[in-house]
Amino acid sequence: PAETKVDLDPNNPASNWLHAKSTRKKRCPYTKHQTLELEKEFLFNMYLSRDRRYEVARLLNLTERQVKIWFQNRRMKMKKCNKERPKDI
Amino acid sequence: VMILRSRFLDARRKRRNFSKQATEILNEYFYSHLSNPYPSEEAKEELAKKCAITVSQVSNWFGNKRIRYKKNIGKFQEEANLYAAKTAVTAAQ
DNA sequence: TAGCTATGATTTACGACGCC
DNA sequence: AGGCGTCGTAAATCATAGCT
Repeated sequence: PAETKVDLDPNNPASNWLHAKSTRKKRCPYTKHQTLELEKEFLFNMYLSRDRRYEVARLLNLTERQVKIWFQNRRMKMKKCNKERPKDI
Repeated sequence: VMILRSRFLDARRKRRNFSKQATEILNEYFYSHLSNPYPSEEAKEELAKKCAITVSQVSNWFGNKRIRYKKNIGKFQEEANLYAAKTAVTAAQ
């Protein structure tokens, strides 16, 4: 959990629980092309080298940070899928 | 194999709303922990078992509930009162 | 049954913390 | 210190179930 500013709920005392920082970038869905290329790269290798990350970011017009985080999220997704489907088909 | 695969994938794709009892259980937990509605991993497992859903589904439910509650507290006021009253009665036994 | 909205799931983006 | 790892989550968005 993160810790942030005071809530702007004037009338409800019940929710003191926190929020994203105001500096957080708004979520911006990637295009079909971007997602497809990222998936292809992930299929090739689940972990990206520094050089490869730079290339992928350049090719897809994403930042290196976005690519890094996409791979982190993708690995978590894979882990979740594997856990919920122990029996392989 | 392909048939099993597609059947399995279809089953995942076809979302079903949770049962009334499951929603009841989740809401009871949520409103009785309104000051900190973040169940531990153990609590999630217990809720999952009681609701006959997965732990991931419990996590999804709380994630959605927290954000939707926060976004419009007024809309949930009636529901909040309902569960507050219910747990008060339970506690009074 | 056509819309509409509620609801469950998935997708970006971080904060917290860990290990080199 | 600094960078990349996981884990849990916020918030937006997607998909569609299920009312009216």
